[in-house]
Amino acid sequence: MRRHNLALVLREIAAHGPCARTEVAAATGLVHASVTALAAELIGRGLVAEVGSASSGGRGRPRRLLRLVPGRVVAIAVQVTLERVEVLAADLAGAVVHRASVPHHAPFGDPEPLAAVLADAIRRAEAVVRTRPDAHLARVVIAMAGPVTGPGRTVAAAIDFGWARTDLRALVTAHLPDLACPVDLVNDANVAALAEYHARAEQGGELPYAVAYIKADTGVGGGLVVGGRIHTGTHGLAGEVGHIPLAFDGPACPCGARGCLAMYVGPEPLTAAAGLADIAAHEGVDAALTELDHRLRAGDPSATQALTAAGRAVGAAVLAITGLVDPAEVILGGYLATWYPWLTEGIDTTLSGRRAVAPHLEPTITPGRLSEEATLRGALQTSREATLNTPTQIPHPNPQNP
Amino acid sequence: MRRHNLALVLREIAAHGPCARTEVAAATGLVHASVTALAAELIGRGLVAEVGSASSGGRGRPRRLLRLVPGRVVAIAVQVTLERVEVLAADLAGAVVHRASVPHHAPFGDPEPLAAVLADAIRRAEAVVRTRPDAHLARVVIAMAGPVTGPGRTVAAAIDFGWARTDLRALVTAHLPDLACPVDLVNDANVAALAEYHARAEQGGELPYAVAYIKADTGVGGGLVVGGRIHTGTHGLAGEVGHIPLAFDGPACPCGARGCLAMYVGPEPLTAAAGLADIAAHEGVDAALTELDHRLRAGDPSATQALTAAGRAVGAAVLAITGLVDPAEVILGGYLATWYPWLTEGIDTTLSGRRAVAPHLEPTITPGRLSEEATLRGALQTSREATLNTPTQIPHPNPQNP
DNA sequence: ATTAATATTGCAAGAGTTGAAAAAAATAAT
DNA sequence: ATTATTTTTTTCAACTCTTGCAATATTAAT
Repeated sequence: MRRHNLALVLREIAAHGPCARTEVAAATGLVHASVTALAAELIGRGLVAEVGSASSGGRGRPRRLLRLVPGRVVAIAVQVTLERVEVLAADLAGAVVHRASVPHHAPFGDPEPLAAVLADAIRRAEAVVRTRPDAHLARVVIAMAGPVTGPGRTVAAAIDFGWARTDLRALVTAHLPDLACPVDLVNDANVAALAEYHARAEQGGELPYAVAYIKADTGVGGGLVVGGRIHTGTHGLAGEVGHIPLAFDGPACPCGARGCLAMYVGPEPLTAAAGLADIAAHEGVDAALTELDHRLRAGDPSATQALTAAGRAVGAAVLAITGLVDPAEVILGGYLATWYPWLTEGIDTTLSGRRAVAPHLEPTITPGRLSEEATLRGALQTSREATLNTPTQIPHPNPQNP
Repeated sequence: MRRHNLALVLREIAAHGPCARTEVAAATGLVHASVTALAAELIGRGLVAEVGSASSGGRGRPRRLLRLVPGRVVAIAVQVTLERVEVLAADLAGAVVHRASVPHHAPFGDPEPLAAVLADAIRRAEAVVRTRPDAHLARVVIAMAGPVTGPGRTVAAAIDFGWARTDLRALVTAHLPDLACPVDLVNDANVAALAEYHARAEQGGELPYAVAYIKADTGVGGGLVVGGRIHTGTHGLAGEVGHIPLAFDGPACPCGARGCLAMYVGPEPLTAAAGLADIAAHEGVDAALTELDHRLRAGDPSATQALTAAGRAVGAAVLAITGLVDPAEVILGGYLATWYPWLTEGIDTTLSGRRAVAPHLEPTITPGRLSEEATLRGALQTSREATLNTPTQIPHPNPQNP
């Protein structure tokens, strides 16, 4: 149908920067005439604009380049951590419209105060977006630690916040009766995986069919991207690699099982293994992680040994991921990316046996490129994909000429 | 396009038995007129036929039911095991056209003799199909143990046969220059997973978004079905659950890693744990498995304890699968299905902790329903899906009226 | 200035879907 | 027995969207 082809052209323009109609036609398989008609509609909707001409080297009429109109479609991403609410509003090209970081002191077990903080942060971001002429707020995406389940994926079960089955979207939208756009709830590590996946695209080269992502910061999480889409699983648990068992007779984990990955690479076990349990107990686990960073860079043996042991656990997790999902790449995030040089020895130890038997079947393991931004960028990416696939949902900019 | 809607109507007729045009229109969202036109084309191609009328209770014109023409489109499935080649040819409704079981004595390391046996078996099945008037052979699907990789997924790496990177499809088709249909190579456990997935559909109820399958017989394998499709992974390794590590300091596995699931539930470790290592060494592992079955049914303590221990390993594998893939259901196959009653205690032991913390997030664990037939049926299912999605590739039955 | 090359647009034709109306086939009511 | 009613199927014209060709626009080279 027309909507399908409209989305096809829009995605092509969004993906391959400013490009001419001829290039779009070649890439999409559509005929020139169709691209002209579809591009005209996209221009009419204010999504796409011509941006000067550029000769293609030889003689002939120069191609008139099409690109997304900056600031036309904006999404708001909100990341909830234990201490702060991070907000990033950006357009489809990723240009930042608004950025904020709001500290919060949400009580354990009661989601309502945090919902109020979130609603307030969203309202401020929306106000900034509204000051821009012709800007259309397409979506609000809230990224949280913990599985997102339930019908419509609106329910968060966040152990760190003491919630069980909380319909966070309903709580937040109750504060925002005038908000016209959809509000999505997503898992933070899942969308971070998506962001890292797309960060590959900007480095050129083919996008792999499947990638896995493992991150550790305040907790251990991850995500699976298969065919460009997040695999959420039946209950939103997919990619929760923190609780895959590496030693089924290992130490008991709060999740109820034994020997989970989180018991080997999580912040508490890791700092304890490096001999920093005292600091963690008295000054908090963040302070212990900072100290661990110092000691690693100073070459402290117990610190590097702790990271090598963690690397062995990561290697075992990679083996489990390989057997089940078989991704082309496993991307490490959080402090697993920061401390990647100290992890490689342990990872290689675990994987060496398998690599010797089947060297070409193992995924490449790389540290992530996006660090702190991964989650917010990934949340924006989910909105971006929804928008590019449904361009007809963007209203015409000038109401007198629909 | 037309092809898309044609496939839509055909899939609907195939899925929901004999049904009237009105029902197809309601189920697909198409208009009555379109269904009439599309059904006419399918009837013209000989894929669909009217099968009498049936009053719908009240007054009014009775609906004329449409159904697939039996025997019109046939696929050949071939399963390769260490001792035999099993062949099953059936139409789109699953009606068996031909069945054969050919013993072989393929030498270790040389795929060519087995390729000759396969080609011969395929040629015989094709001859049977050709005797049927109007029957069209759509596809040959060869199911093998071991990962299927390479461009076009034609390369088998079967440890049991001593092959590494063998383009089995090329070897087989070289013997069959006159074969007009495509030949696919698939992993046996992957397609068995697909078959078990579709066996759920016939029992009524919604098909789940994701299911995982674990089977053990001569080896330990599995498959993942996500959104109705087999997830093969980047190298065809996905679902190779036999080599996910359950204890990263456990016993060394031939795959190069340590503590793999296969080291706990594979036939050799399992019979050894039951005290049957002598029988396995002298009479073969199959004899040991038969003896284990007798002892289980007789209530032998060391046998039941071995199964309980294997159940604990299966439970750990389920935890890994839950964290990574989060299926709605984990289906057990091979002797894991046969001996399911003896496994439950061990499975429940491993999962009890997690179930106590998050009871609604765990997959249901069930024994498979298809036993021996799963792989052949699943191979046919892959062909069936390809055919239903591309009905225009079936030629018209009467050449004088195209 | 003319020619060649390349990019975009306009237009008629064609394929396909849609919605309404008509036809077909059975049952219920008169 | 005939008529009305209901349900399913088919026919038909209108409409949408893509396609392929021809025309136009724009620049470099001759």
